[in-house]
Amino acid sequence: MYWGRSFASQMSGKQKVSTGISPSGYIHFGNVREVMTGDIIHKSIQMENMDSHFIYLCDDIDPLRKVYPFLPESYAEHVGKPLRDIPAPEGPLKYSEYFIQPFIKTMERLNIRPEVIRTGELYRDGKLGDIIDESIRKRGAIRNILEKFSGRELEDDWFPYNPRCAQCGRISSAKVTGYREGKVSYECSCGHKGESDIYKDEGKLPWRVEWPAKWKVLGVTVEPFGKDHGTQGGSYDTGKAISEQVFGYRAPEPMMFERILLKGKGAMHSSTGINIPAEEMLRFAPPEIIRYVIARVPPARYIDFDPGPGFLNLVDEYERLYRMLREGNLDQDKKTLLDLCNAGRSQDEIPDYRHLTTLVQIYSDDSRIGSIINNGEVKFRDDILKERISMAREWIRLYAPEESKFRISRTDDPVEMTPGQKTVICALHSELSSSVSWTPESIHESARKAIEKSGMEPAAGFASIYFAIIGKERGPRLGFFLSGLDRDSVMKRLIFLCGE
RNA sequence: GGGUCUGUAGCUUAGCCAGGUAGAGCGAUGGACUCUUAAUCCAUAGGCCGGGGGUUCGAACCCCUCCAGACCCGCCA
Repeated sequence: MYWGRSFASQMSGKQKVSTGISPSGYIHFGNVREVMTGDIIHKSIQMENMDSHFIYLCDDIDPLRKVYPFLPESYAEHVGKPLRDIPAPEGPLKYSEYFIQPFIKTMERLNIRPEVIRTGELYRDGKLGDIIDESIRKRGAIRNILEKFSGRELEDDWFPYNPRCAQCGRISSAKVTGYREGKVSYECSCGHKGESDIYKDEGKLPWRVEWPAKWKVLGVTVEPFGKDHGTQGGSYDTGKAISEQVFGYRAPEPMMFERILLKGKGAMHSSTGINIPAEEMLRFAPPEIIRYVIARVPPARYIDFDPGPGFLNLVDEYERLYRMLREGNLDQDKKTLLDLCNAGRSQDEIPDYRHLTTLVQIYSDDSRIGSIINNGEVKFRDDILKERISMAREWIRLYAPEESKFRISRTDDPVEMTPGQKTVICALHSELSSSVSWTPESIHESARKAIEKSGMEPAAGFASIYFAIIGKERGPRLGFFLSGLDRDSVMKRLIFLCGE
């Protein structure tokens, strides 16, 4: 059974799937797996005929941990302040919004539409107040769990609430000095003494307590998370114990997922620079392919993503499955997979990606490509065409391997050819001259005849033609390829080489 | 040092939870289509299921152990 369905089929009743992120920097493709895993589970639960609600938590009250490499030195003064309080690297938005808003748009284009909840607002609206109070009152029990499960000793003055200093704005640089009726008094390292109201966004729970607190307050029943949380003594372990033993709430069903590696480079990290930003993915990869990359692999396995040559194969593989789906030839598992990838895909025809990667290298003019590709029986919608052409261009520019790239030779570009090769070119010229139509089929037929007449091996004959047109031994399927070129200029090129 | 997850054909993988002859796609090779690339169809090859041990009539599957990769066992998320 498809992994999502098999996971979902073990559940019963109404479900709430939750996942989220701390918007501390540029969000990359690796982070997409998290929300995508949640989305697959959410949709799988619905396929099993259960109600499911999907939420995405943006932890915008988390403090800035350090001056990341992409930030100017001046951010040193903001370290320790909530991400929602500090300015973005550019523009009018706050730091957290600057990073999360484009990602929400990316999710929408991937047809992932969770309810987005800002954790800062949960605090601000007092939704977490009661459970903060409970955590403070039961801090002994929480402390025991943390020490027992993680094997570490907490400091004597450990307190399950980090006030935000009213003067310097930092979280976690203040020492708690007392608690009374929802007010936490503190003394900050900046010298300020004050009080935080736990029913406002004047502080936050430490992560290991905040996680189970959110489970209970929001009623979470399923949560996917990276394997770093899932280790023994890790935050899921302690969260589960705190949730069940302290808060009396059954911990959500966990789903651990591995990370995405970039082929030949290693794990994606925002800090190491080894990553593809989420928005950039959508500039070259169609949404259904992005979904396919993640959905096809069980979460526990890492994904070795190759944006280069392997990417085209992946697109081909996907389109093959898509055709089979339309013909009703897929088994149940593959059908489920495709349904999950296609969610939101237009019913309109979509042009072949590989085909476009060739056309965009011949023409710089998009409308020309449009008229060529709309020449056949199948017509494509303008906006789809435009988007896919742009994607193919981007792929060629950023990720195409050399063997997929070519440049059309000019009429008089010099080429050294053997007499045999020249014979093929001359024969091709005469075949094409006597042919009426300039279609892939007739061109291919002409090429076949020309090669036959020249007495050359087919493979070598085709190589000669590619050599003449693009200076390489291999190229796109010849008939289709030449048919996309201007007939006159092809003929001129052939005459030039033949007459030389 | 301790723990978790992963390891099945060249590549991507199904099967593992409930043990019973290892399946598929891509790629490769060969062939067909009055014939040749990134097209279609057919066929073939390719696996001591990471290694070893155990339980069992029988293990890819359960148990132990070793190897490899990733992550965790400080803080933070």
